[in-house]
Amino acid sequence: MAKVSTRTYSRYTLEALQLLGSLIRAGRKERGMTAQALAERAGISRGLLQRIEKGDPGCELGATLEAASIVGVRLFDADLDTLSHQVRETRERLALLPAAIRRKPGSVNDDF
Amino acid sequence: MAKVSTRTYSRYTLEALQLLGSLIRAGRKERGMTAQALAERAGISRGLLQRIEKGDPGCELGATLEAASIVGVRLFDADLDTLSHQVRETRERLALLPAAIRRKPGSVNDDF
DNA sequence: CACTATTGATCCATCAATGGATCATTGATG
DNA sequence: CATCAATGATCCATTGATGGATCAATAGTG
Repeated sequence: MAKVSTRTYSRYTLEALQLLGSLIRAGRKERGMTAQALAERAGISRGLLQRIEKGDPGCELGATLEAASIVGVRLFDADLDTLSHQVRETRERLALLPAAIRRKPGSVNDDF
Repeated sequence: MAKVSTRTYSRYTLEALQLLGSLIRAGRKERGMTAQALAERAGISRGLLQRIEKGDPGCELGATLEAASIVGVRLFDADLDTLSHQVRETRERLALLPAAIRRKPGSVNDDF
């Protein structure tokens, strides 16, 4: 039987994937674009676009965001300028944080 | 010389990638998590996490979202319930759209 | 109602991403 | 200031994703 996918995803991740895919599909149709047309503009194959719109977790991040942006789906509800601004802000926030995280000696390995 | 990456990405996509990666890194550090620790919890390798935090477009969508959700970075500024709700709404919106898009006979192939 | 574009679903060869290891460097802490 | 964990950067084998083709079913359109 089909091997269970090697990786597991949280419910949140799966829902986000679903939403992103559905939004892309909706955006595409609202713009009267054919799957083939969007795939070409995004520089990917129609098959890959199918999987993206279906919410397949295994697709490339870049390809997915590219398709999304073409049909007007924004990751952070932000336009390009806002995005750039937030990138800068986050960088500044990062500069204030320690470059290396030191595990507290007392705290046992808290995995799982 | 290094072959130019096979795929091209819009400026918007690249910025979004940068922001997502930076947010993950910031979230991780603010929570005092080691790169190794986050990688393990996300079920990925440290190397992959490095590329994700760097904004590499070639990473898996699922792996990236998983890491993001662990450190509290939300794709659509929405919690799980809101996400599910939006999935349903988008599905309903999709139901109202034509199942197949018909290219208008007059409009020549408007690619490129 | 017929015609044909669009979509959905596979299959496979190829290419690229991932995991895991290693090494050098940085930086947090005592 | 010394120590050692954490990070950054490679390298390579393996695994898995992508592209491209094909076929069937669906659904616009005249």
